[in-house]
Amino acid sequence: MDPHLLRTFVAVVDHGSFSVAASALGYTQSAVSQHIAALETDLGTTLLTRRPVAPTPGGARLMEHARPLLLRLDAARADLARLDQAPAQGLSLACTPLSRTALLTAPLPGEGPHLRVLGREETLQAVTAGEVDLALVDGAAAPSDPLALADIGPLTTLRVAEEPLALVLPAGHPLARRSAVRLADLSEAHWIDAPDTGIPLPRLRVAAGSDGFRARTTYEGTDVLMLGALVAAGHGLTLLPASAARLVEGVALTGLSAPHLVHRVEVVHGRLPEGPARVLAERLGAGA
Amino acid sequence: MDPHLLRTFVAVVDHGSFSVAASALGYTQSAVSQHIAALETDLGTTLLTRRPVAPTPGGARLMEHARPLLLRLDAARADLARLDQAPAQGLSLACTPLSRTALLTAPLPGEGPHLRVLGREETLQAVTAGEVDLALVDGAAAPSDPLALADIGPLTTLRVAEEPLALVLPAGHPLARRSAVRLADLSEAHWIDAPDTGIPLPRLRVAAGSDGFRARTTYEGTDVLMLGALVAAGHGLTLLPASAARLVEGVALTGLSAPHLVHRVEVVHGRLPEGPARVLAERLGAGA
DNA sequence: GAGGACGCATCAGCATCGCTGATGTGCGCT
DNA sequence: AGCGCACATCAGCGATGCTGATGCGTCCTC
Repeated sequence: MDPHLLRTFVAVVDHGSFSVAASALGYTQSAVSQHIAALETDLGTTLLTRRPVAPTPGGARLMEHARPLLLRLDAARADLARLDQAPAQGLSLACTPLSRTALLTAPLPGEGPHLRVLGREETLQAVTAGEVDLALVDGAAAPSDPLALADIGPLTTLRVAEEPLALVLPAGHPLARRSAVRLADLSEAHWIDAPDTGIPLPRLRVAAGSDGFRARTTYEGTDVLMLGALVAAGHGLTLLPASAARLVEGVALTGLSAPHLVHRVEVVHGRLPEGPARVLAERLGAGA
Repeated sequence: MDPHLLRTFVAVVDHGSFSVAASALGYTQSAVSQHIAALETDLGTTLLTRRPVAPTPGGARLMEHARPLLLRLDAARADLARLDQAPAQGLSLACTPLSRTALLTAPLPGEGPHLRVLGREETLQAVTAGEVDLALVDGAAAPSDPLALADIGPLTTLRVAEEPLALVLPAGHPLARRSAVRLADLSEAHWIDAPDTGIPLPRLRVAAGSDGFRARTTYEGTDVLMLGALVAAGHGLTLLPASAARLVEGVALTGLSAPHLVHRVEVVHGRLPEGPARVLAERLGAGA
């Protein structure tokens, strides 16, 4: 399981093609084919169906391991690389769109803090690679349970805030009259897949223990109001933290009765340098 | 950062010698030397001091990444390997010594459950590799915070139980008269390093934000009463969950005032097959 | 239904890599 | 000061992994 082979495998799955993965990686198609063949004989399973190129069940399983593994490798590299460099001045942080509210409650210490809003994966990668001192990440979890974040490095997480989740429906939707809905009953509904703004659909599958929650519409972006507008226009349902959901116009809101899920924000950091970053981390964690 | 190079690096650090690491890995000393040289030029830092062979600061940092990375690689291998095999019948679980109590509260479902008591690392590895369905892991954490477990794979953790931590002192120790002690005041005390039975000392360093907590005595084993006997005999201090500490004879117990730490047990599992394993996981998690 | 085109598999050849065994070198111990 | 141990270096050889060319099966087109 050479990382090069894993990288090629991931590229092939992402691109859905040996040859375009090859050109993306700067290899020849022949090399990519040999990489995949090497992986398959090494692991003793076929990983991909050809024509169309798609992961087999075993390949899908490998994908779950491969990406975090590669992320972690890169993180280790980056961590070592910035050992020699002088520690950056000031405070830099990254956060996912829905963790924004938590940030408002704590004043930012230090001068000229630098803030980036990113998707979940990128946020974690940024803090692991040391590009930012702190990160705020949000997600759905059982009350007082930690978020299940991709494990890509030695990170510390601290609970910052929790609030109820709201199911966002188009105004006039039949379910809007109910005060609470069971998640499992919604597995066959039309969902909007907004992995970086709402709750990722795979997370719902795990929570409901169901195989449904297939996306009808996908939304790539970090704007909550845009996501709300998609719901209002009838493109599908989504889950949002109650405080954010209340800002959306033209939709109805409902609670979730089972399983009991809340929206949770956590602050994530690696080794914290003394200074504003540590101050902010303690302030955010203490407010919880 | 070829995994082979990382593996030899870890072996060299573990053995404190190029040549014995070489024979342990089945390489020649020359190959090991070249591996380390390759890693060092690749990362642009010296990783080891020679004579004596010990990790430099950079090397120590790399060690923090390397071991989880290799564990995760092995876990991915094992996960893929057991995809083809028939799912094992029955229920098998692993637990750390101090998580035993949590197990007593829930009857084991199914027939002929198989139980193993292991250290923390081995327990996690067992569940990641799919050798056992469930694992119970204990540790110290802030109240209602999750344990900071080594991240070696896609695992789900659920809180099972929390109880106070007790500082275990030899009877007649001057601190025994105090009702509570600050952890930071104990950084220079004599501690027993019992990573698999008590709380690992590195964990205390993190909790107290101190560089102390150096081991005077080390204890390798999983017997709590033996650890207690070492304390009673004056070999050093240790922290135990209150319920276990009360069973030790010839010692005095005291609370910890700051930071507020509790002993916590979590159930850890990967993909749960339907059946007794899932039943038990739900039973354990629900009792929390 | 036949022809063509596209895309993955296979093959031969060659450069490079990574191992071994031998030798060099520097530190520490006596 | 000298010896010896342990890591570094070197030459050489086998194995690895890449490229470019070719083969082959599938799907699309007419």
